[in-house]
Amino acid sequence: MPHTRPIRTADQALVREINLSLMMKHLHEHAPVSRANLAEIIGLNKSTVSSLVTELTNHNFVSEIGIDNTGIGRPSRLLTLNPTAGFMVSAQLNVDSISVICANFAADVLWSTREKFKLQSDQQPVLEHLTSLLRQAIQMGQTLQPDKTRLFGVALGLPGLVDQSTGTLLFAPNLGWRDVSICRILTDALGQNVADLVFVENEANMAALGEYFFGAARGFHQVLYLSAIGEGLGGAFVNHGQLFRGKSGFAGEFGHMTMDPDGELCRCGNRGCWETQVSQTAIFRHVRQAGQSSVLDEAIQTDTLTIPMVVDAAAQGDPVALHAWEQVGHKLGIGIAALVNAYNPDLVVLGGILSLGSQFMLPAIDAELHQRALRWTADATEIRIAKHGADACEMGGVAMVTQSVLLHPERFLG
Amino acid sequence: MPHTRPIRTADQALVREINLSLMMKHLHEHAPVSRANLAEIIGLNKSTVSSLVTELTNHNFVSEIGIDNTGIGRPSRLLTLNPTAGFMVSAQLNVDSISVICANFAADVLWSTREKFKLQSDQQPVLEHLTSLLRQAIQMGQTLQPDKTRLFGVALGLPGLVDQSTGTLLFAPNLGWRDVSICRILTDALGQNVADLVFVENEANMAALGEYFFGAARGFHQVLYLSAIGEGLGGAFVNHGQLFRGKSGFAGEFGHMTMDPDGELCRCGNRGCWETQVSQTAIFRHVRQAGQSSVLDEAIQTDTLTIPMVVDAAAQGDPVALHAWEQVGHKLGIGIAALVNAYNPDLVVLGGILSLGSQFMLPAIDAELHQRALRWTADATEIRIAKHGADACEMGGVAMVTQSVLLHPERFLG
DNA sequence: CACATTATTTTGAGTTTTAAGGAGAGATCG
DNA sequence: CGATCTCTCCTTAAAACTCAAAATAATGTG
Repeated sequence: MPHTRPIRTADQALVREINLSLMMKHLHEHAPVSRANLAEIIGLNKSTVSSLVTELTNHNFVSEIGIDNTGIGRPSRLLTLNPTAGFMVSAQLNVDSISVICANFAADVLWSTREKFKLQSDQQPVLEHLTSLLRQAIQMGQTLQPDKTRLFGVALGLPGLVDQSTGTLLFAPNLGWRDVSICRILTDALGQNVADLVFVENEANMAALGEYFFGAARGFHQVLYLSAIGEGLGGAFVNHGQLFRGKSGFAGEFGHMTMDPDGELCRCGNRGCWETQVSQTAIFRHVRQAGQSSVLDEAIQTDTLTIPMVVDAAAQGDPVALHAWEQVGHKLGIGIAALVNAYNPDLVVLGGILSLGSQFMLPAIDAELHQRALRWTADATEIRIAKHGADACEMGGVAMVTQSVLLHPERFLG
Repeated sequence: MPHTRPIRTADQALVREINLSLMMKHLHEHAPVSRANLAEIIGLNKSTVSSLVTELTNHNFVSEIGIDNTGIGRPSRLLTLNPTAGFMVSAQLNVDSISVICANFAADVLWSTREKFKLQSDQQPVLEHLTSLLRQAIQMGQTLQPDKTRLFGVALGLPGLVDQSTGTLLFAPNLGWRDVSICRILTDALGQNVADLVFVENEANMAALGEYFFGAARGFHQVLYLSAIGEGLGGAFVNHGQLFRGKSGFAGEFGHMTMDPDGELCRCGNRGCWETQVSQTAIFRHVRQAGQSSVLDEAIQTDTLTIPMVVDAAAQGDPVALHAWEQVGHKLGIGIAALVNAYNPDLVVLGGILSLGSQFMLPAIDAELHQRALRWTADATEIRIAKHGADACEMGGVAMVTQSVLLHPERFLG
């Protein structure tokens, strides 16, 4: 009865894999660095480091970029991860656009595109457009980098619930899509050889990992990420560099916490969900209901209000805009306090719309956090603004693929 | 510059440790089982299994308990973890009592005691009483088990915030204690040789691990645990057998989520905290405010109301009691929905008072959960009643120590 | 130009898993 | 009742890996 065996037993191959991964992680973090230095930092024997470096160099993962002959003794040869070791493709599917980037192993963007489309009732053309762009991006990666390069992965961020066990997009309210076997569709379109390289993830999860890897959350280990996009509110938690996914990958759906049983009606049918209080819609509602003259009056009349306009108005001292941000800041702070008590993070990152108005919300957020969260959890928590804006999701995809290579370089040594 | 090296590099010793741990885990789970069977289940070579079994047997961890000669071929010799391989001491410090148990490696309770004390302003006598009982329990373990036994660990559950990085009880509201260096106190009292064997943890965390290991949550992998004790509400999350602790160990403090900005005043100074809605106090409040005749009237008058009385009354169909439980069930369900969206668990375990009245609350909980949580997360979530009652915390301590031995048997092979 | 110093490579030893073969112990069958 | 079968467990040799120490390389210093 030969059945799949999920248990990984330990043997010499595992030892090698772990140490290779340690080397990659430290090269990623400390490059440029010498072999001797690596040995000291990691704690491996110098001969072991030499052996591992040889293997990584042979496979083009690592290259010598110079010689450090400051000081006495034999000069050390400085090593770094080779940016052209491979490349990755990362995409985001939005309500009205597809953006795709191609990045090298140093996370430099080699190529990017953003194409608008009209949301049709039919998914087929959108998916074909997406896969066509992905193919194009892979092509670009292979063209722009030298011969020995390889595809490290393809990441896709989606505005909905992604079931990680089946690779299915279960529900994307803004797209109106349900039960799309997105992983299978991608591997069918891109070839079975990329099957193990496909990462499909909720966009908030992607963005959170991006902030951890390349952004505001570098060096933090329990990161709560919050991002308001349009009507919705997304979230994620990154624990020691690992996305916290829960049973199926749906964790981090904070938008429908009931904050007020008598609150506004939410599109989910309940009252007082958090996202009715802290989304773009909530900002606009506060501005409209101000009943006070404001520089935004004309935009309100013509229904052309945008978040950047409310940010600018607040920056100019417009009381209506300032009040709107402050109100949302309070509601945001109340929810953050609950989540901080629940997760005990060392960092809360505000992304999306929340990062735009953050300067006007932070005092209120901070006040509510310290009033409502336990003193010790609140004191252990820093609040920062996301570094990535509109490209947060794509950068998160790059982070996810990069992380997979750093964790499992052996998969690319064949 | 020799400094501590937090990175664990991989070598043959690690291989051995991992495989030893695999053996222990599977012996714990599948015993009694033969060597050949273990080899098949785990995926290790038969000779490797034999070698590991020899080592474990030599150190008294494993013993042969019989021969299975059903079927053809050479009969297999059945192995099991030796219950007398070692013992552990687990304690809970309560508001008015200390309970201490001593258990063997099979989690059988060898000895237990529960002593009441009057809470004094001075901690000193309480701590001395505690350490004295712990010493006594260790003594009992050594007396009751044969020569080759050893102390596997000492666990202590506390009703407050425990900072895991320093081993300090930062704040225990019901005890009125602050900043007690409990880990240092225990090792000072019990000897430096137990320093690595001491586990101090919040009581909800302990209890959650107990349910995962020995109780209602066996076999689940993302377990949300909720427990109401007195005025308070405690919680914890167990992810793949690992307690989710957050930055300092404070994660799981769900009691002060703001559920209603106009709600009851909480002892924390804010309004509408979840624990004002779902604790023992909330039940009593609903009973008192019923304004309807009830079998509980006399107890209400004499101020002798207890939770078991409200449970009994509900079981007899008393409408006031039933209504109280239902109201609390609804509030509980609203909060659980928020947490289920946040954590995407596969199981929610209700402990403490919540387990007592659960049968009267479950319909309401279920209704709110399915109304407010995302369909897919709600569908992925089961709700169960805790198996352990008053001894949940102690059993959790046993679980924590047992888990440490299963994960790191090599620490006891010296 | 010899020597000190530091970096890297080479060599051999020590572990550990694995694969293959053999011994042990009872059931089955002629 | 003995031969054979079948499965368990142990023994032995091979392969893989890290580690320690020695050898080699490359530079600065006196």
